[in-house]
Order: sequence, then structure tokens, then C-alpha cells
Amino acid sequence: MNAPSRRKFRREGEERRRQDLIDATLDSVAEHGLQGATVRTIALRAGVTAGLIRHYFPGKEDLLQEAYAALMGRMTEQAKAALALEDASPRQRLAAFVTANLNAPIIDQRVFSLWATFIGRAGADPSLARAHREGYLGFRNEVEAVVAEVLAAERRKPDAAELRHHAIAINAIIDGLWIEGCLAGEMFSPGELAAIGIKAVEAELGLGPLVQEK
Amino acid sequence: MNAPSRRKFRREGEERRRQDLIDATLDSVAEHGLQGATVRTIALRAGVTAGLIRHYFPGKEDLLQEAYAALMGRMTEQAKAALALEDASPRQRLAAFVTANLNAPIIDQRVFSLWATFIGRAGADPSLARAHREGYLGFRNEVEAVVAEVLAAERRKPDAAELRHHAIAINAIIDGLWIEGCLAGEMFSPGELAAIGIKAVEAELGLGPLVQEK
DNA sequence: GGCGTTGTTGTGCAAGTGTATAAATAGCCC
DNA sequence: GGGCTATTTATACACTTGCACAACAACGCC
Repeated sequence: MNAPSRRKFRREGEERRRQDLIDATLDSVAEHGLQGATVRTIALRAGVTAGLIRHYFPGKEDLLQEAYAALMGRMTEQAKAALALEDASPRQRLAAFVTANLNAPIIDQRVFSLWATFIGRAGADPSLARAHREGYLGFRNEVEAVVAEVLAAERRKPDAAELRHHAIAINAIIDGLWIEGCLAGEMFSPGELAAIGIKAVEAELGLGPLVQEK
Repeated sequence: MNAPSRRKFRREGEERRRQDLIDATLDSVAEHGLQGATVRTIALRAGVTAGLIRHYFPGKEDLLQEAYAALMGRMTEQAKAALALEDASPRQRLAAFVTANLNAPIIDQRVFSLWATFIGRAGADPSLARAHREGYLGFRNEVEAVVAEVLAAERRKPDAAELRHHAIAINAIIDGLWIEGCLAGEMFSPGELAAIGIKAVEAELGLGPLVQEK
């Protein structure tokens, strides 16, 4: 009768399991913070038991580290994708980039919570700090490249310092609006943040109003 | 001989003890994150034993709440102080505001860590979210007021929507540069961020180069 | 179908968690 | 100085945490 029945389970592929555990970790952190992300919570979310985590990761710390890396990877990947537009003027691509960064899915409270939770540890954790710096510089270099193209199309020849300053400022505009949107999205009408961002970026670059080309 | 000696202690005033405990909490959070801020760690830092915390706060959660409120209070207080300059043109006051927000002590990794750690919980904790929104709106309204003065001095009559957009954009510029400075301060030369910020803000407002008045 | 490998479970444990509570003592009033 | 009171310490407790390990069973292979 009351057989000491053990829980049924399936063997998933290694890659799949690791991914599930990482996703469950990010979900847990987003919902309850780092303190709420216990091995048991994570395992429950992933549909396995806690012991399994140690079969795939040396320890909980390593799982968190990989989860953060995965998060950063997804964020920068999405952000850069908008720059890949073909058949568009540099200025249009810059505008598309700003727009993409200031709408869903990049404007997202969950992602913001994750970012803030992890980045808050950057001061004490050098590996986190380095990961951030690399992601940030990569992002800024992308911005700088588009800015160079935009200005070139306007027949302007900025020097390196000027270019760098523009990239830093534009990066700040996007980051700042991103935060505002994530934290208080309902205070802005749809597309409003993107419109503000584009205007601010164009002002920073000294671009006049766009002339309609046929 | 081996008297069961008890630890010596002094009775501090209530306000002083509460403040010490709050400071110790912020130190603990900044150094080890929310997970590292245990009652024992906090008490050790404050030079008391863990039990005392419950004498001043109903529970650990309340202590954290008060610590966050104290942090926000100090941050906004410092930020707004720069706007109080007398004998200065609106434009100079705006520049001073930007400069103040993009240098020490507002650019500070510890404060940033605290901000990020707490704000990361805003998505799940409505009281945190409300506290942030109030602080943010207060800040933005200050910005909006100075912007109105600056534009008025230029004999321009922006409507409400325009003013709001300027304030949002300027707020974003300051926030974004603040983050960059806190996270990677050594990548910028002293005063560089402030210079970038002022130029970006003036571009946003369409201000021409400042004419030297006598 | 049986068998071995190994992914997966369940249990146990020592360390650490927040909180409750009793015992002690510092500082004030007389 | 002697007591009163409330601040402070110390200890206890129930619970959670990350991790170790042995038992188990799902799946591939023959």
C-alpha cells in the first residue's frame, strides 16, 4: 500500500538542465533578491530537488556567477541587435537604436531588478565589476561607431575626444531613461521615452531637424 | 578568579543608538549586500550585541526600512543643496547643480552600491517603489523649476509638456553619468563627467555658448 | 530483456538565521 | 550611598541555509 514511493523524474540533457537552473536562478533573484535565491527555492522553480544543483555547479556561488553572465549576455545582445538594420541611414539607425533600448523588452522591471541586484555587488566583487566594465565599454564602442557614421554623413570631422564625449553622453541618456522607464513605466505614455531620448541625442550631436527625403 | 565576567557597556541616548544601528546597517549592506546584513553583523559593527536591535526596532525588516529611508534622505538632501546658490544666474545654478551631482561625494561607489541593492527590490516591494517614486519626482520637479528659470532668462516660453520633457531628459543625463562615474570613476579625468554633463544639458535646452558678461 | 552508467532523489548535518526572554548592570533620583 | 528602571547582555530555540553522501531509477547499449 503505502509504498515509500520515490519521486518520478526524467533525465534531461546537460545543456538543458543547466539552462533551466540558470533561468530558475534569475527568476528567484528577480522575485526575492539574492537572499531569497536559496538552493531549495531555485531547485523548486526548476522542478528538481536541491541536491541536483551540486551535480551541475561546484557551488551556489558559481551558479549565481553564471546566471549573471547569462543575463548580461542577453541584455547586450538585444541592445546591439537594433544596430544591425540594413538599408538605413546612420541617423535612422541611431534613432532605431535609441527606440529599441527604450521600449519593451529592454524596458522591463524584472530585468532592471536583476541588473540592480547584481550590480550592487560590483563594488565588493571585482569579477562583477570587470564584467560590467566590459559590457559597458562594448556598448559604448557601438554607440561611438554609429555616432561617427552619423557625423560623417553630415560632413563633420570630430576628433577622438569629441567622439568619446558624445558616446559617453548618449550612453548616459539611454541608461538614465532606461532606469526611469523600468522604475516608473506607467508615468510615461507609449513611445514617449523614446521620443525624449531621440531628441536629446540629436541635440547632443547638434543635428538639425530631419529633412524629409522624398 | 575566573569570574563569569560580563561584557562592559555604556548606555547611549536613544537617538544616538538608533542612528548608530542604522549606520551600521548601511555599512553592512554596502559591504556584503542584503544577505550579509545579519543582525549579528550589524550589531558587531555598531559595537553592541544582537539582542539590542530588537530593543530599538520591532524586527530586522523595520531596521532595513529605516536605513533605506535615511539613505534616500541624505542623497536627495545633498543633491538639492547645490541648487541653493544665491547670487547666481539660473544658468549658473543649473551648471552648479550638474557639477555637484557629478563629483564626490555624490559620485561614490558605496552610495551607489546601497542604492542599487535597495532599488533592486523596488519591483517586489511596493513601499520601496513608492519611496523611490517620491524621491525621483521631487528631484525632477527641482530640475524642472530651474529649467523654467533658465529658459525664462532666455526669453523663451516653453509649454508644460516641453518643460516636462526637458526635465526628464536632464534627469536621465545626470542619472546616467552618475552611474558611469560610480561604477568606473577612474576611467574619467576629474571634472570630465561634469563637463560632459553640462554640455549635454545645454544642448538639450538649446542654449548657445555662454557670453561673457563683463 | 537484462545491465551498467550516471543523473536524480532523499536524508542528514553543522553552521548560521531572526526572534524570544531572563538575567545583569549602568545611570539617575533621592 | 541605595534603590529603581530601563538599557544591554547572554542564552536558548526553532528554523533555514549550503553542502555531503548514499540509495535509487531512467536511459542507452548489448
